[in-house]
Amino acid sequence: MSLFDDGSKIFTKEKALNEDWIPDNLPERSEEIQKLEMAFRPVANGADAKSALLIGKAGQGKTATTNFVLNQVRKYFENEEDENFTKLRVSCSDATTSYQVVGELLTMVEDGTTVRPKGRSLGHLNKRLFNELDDLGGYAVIVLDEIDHLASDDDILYEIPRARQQGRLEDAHASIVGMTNDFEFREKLSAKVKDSLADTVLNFEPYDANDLRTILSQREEVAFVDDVLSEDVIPLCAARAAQDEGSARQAIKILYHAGELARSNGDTLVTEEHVREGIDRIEQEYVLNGLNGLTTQDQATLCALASLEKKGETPTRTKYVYSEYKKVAERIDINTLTSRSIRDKLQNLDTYSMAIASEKTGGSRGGPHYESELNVDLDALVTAFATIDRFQGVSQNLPIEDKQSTL
DNA sequence: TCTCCACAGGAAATTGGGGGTT
DNA sequence: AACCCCCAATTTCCTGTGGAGA
Repeated sequence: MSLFDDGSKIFTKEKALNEDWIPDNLPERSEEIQKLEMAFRPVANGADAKSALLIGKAGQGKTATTNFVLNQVRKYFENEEDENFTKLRVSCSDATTSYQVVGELLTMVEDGTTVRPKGRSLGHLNKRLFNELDDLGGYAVIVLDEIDHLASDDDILYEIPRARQQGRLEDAHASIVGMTNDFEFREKLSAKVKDSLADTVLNFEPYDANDLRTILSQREEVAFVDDVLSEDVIPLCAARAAQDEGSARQAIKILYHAGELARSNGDTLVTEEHVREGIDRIEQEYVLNGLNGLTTQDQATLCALASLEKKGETPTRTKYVYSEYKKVAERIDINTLTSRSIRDKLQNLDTYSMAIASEKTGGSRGGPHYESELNVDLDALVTAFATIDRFQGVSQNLPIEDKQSTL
């Protein structure tokens, strides 16, 4: 038995459980696929494709739908000898301004020498980008993931779809497919962008448990050995994910982890027990990833909240979080920010789902205020904090005691 | 009822850093 | 070297809100 052949009888084609796997069909999203195809229909007549905006929470098939449709467009162009088809994908969580997005596009499109140009005006970069696209010719689709991160700086969302009309592109066509999980995103756009981008708007409703079961069964057929999943495994994965966010990605991940556990235990059947264990692992992993994605100041705020939670004082008002935060900041030796900043940090933690901030009104002095609490398991969080040097010693000894500074 | 507290959150300015072109 | 551009995080300043308490 070699390293890679463990003799397990669980998986046949494991990669069908990876995030980037594109199934042959998307049974629960045929409506959305049709709509998106409509947006690309003008391409066949040499006209601009309509730009599209895909709205839905994580794991609702936005990426899968896009890939699926774009693959078809690509195939179409493969039969049209003289036309190029280019797909450029940028994640706006990495490139959070128009300038950076254009820079990112340039690094993809110009010969490997350019790396995120800086020091030039946005206009200059736009010109370079349009020149490159013209050289490529044919059709360019620019896929912008997490497009809501651009929000206030949405210049390119206007420039690109209009480039052809404005004569900035002559030999090429270009359109945008934007994706966001922010349902209010459309309202945040400037008026001129709103109508050009909102040609086609697709709303992805969360999958329910039935949808998820269908999706999981589809993956099971490809990825697992026949009859290796005990009967309740798929329903359990589906139910769990449906109850949470209705995310197919999460459901598949749970299933995958369960399978891996069965394999590493040398079991021949994947059981409900494996699923439950898989869920725990994913939660721990989720907390750790979430924590690593935060800035140190965000982490300190979260740590303050954890301390209060340990004392059983949550949910709690922002001002108490702030005074706890000040203790944390002092312990780990970082700048102490103003309370205004901590208000923003708490909002951040809420949008990252690490904490929950709920609006309250009334209280001792009236007026609106927030009460915050953790949205992740305290023990998992403490474990995760232990991996960050700076928080060693602080997070292990929650709650933070008041300093006895009588030297 | 009226006032005022204590908070929320928008806007603008600041700080400090990264990096171009000529 | 001199001069330019971009950016994220934070602070400063400010306006708005609604019940508590007089």
